[in-house]
Amino acid sequence: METTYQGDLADIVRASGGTIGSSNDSPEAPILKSDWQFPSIEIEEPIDDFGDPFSIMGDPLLHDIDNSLVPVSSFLNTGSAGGFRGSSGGGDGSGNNSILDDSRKKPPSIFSRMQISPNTKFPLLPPCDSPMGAAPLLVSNDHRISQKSFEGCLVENPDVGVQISSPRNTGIKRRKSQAKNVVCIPAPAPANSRPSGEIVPSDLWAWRKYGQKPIKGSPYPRGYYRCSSSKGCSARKQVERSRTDPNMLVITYTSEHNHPWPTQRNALAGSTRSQPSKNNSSAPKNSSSSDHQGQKSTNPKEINTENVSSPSVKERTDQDCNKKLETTIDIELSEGFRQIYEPAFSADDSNQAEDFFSELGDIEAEPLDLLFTQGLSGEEAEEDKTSNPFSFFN
DNA sequence: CGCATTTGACCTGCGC
DNA sequence: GCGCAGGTCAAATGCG
Repeated sequence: METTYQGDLADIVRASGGTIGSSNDSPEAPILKSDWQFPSIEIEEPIDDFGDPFSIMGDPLLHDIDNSLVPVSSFLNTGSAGGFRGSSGGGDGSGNNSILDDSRKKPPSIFSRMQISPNTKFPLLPPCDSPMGAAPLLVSNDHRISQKSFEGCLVENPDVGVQISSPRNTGIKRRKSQAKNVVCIPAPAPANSRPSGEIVPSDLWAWRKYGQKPIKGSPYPRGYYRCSSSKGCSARKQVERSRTDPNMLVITYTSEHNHPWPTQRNALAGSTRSQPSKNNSSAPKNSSSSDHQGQKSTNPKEINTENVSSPSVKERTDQDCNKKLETTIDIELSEGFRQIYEPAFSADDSNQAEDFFSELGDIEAEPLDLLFTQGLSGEEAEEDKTSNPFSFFN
């Protein structure tokens, strides 16, 4: 009855990239350090540096920032550790059909519409030099973020400790008060799925799943992943489907990578492991777990809000909030994903980066290509790819 | 053989 | 202090 999307989650984890936690703390890999932070929609109490992350770059929400995008180089040279910071906040606020509809209207890559919510837990966010901080994401073009929209997201995802709706929640305490970056992205299109229906986007970080738990109130389990690119790397991410919109994935990043961005594809060894296996189709050893987590279904029809658990009060609140999402959170993450996939290369390493992305182009199924060129016409995409490995971010 | 996922058990933070 | 739920561990198992 219930459906789980373990494969999806596992795969999406690779797709979404641990990038967020960001990498490059390694002394040898200086890179992608940025003071840039995600725009704060936080209204309750601006928190120091997190209060107005965009202050250093003006207000992208109020301008056409085509011309105000912070050059990557600026990311590469500025301060804080952690390349991809702060995008957190609750994410799965997309349960709203309007968003889905809108996303259908607007083609670009599925990631182009990734929803990044400001972390309303900014108070809990560490300082700039701590694991999570500024998100190298840029809001671009004509996309606007309405405060209401963000509230919707935020309220909707209590699991990530984002709650600003109630005066009582003056900063929900999360376990260890650990800072988290939460991103909400659309689940990759079926085109990127395996025959089984699993989504197979790739990520440049290697993630190893170390746990999965059913989450109360959500029909979907949450997968726990840690970076396996380097032993001792504390970067972790949690991936779960939005309880209100199964088409959206909520990815929560914690900690950061303590090693350089993997520059060789073989550095990703293991990350490509998620090939269809008997495991995917075999019944769980334990029926009890399946009771909690349900079984994976490849039928998209089952990935439906109808399957969302019965509406608890909380969920109803979520849904109500979703209804407020009349204004689409329309964030273009073109630059954000540039950051995601281009964090470890300093300007001087551009060649390296280019090689790296060239290799990406070879990856079977071209998941990234598919992801990032979806919005381009065939020729455009092709041309872009050949001329500039990063061009598809534009 | 090495690395992955799965999954039950255990740990621990948090709310009451 | 207790119970719940989230988060992690680690053994079992599978795959290449």
